[in-house]
Amino acid sequence: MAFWLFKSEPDVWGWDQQTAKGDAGEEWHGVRNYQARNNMRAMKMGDRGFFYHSRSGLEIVGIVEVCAETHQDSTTDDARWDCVDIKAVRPFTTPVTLAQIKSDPRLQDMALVKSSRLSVQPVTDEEWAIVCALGHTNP
DNA sequence: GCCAACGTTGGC
DNA sequence: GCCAACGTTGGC
Repeated sequence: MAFWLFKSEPDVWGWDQQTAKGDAGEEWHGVRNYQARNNMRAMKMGDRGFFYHSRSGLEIVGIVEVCAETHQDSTTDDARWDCVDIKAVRPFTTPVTLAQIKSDPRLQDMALVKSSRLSVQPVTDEEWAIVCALGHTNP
C-alpha cells in the first residue's frame, strides 16, 4: 500500500465536507497539473493519504482512503484530466502543522517542504509513520 | 492581500 | 524547441 497527501483550501473543500460524504467518498476533481494527476493515476484502491489544509490552517487534519481508482474528472470534458475518489477514514487527534513538519529534521524531504505547490504528493512509509506519531493518531 | 515560485501557453 | 508572458498556488 502506498501513501499520499491531498491538499485543499478549507474555504473551498475542507475536512468537514469530506467527512460528511461518508464511505461513499468524493471525487478529487479539479486537478489541472500533470504531476499531481500522474500521482493519482498511480494510486490503488485502499491506498491511504493525509488530508492537508492549505492557505489557511496549514496543517494535516485527517486520513483518507482511495475508494475509486482514476477515472475521468466529471468537471471537465478534457480527457487529459482524471482523478480518484477518496473517503475520510479518521481525523487526526492532534493536527500536525506545516511549521512542525518544517522543523522536524526527519521530514525535510517531504514534498510538502520541497515542492510546496504540488497538490497531490507521494508520502514515504517513514514519513507516514512519523507524521501519524506527531499527531498521536493511528496510522 | 501580497508576491515569489512555479507551471503552462503560444508566438516566433 | 525556445522563452517571454501570463495565470495560479500557497506561505507569509
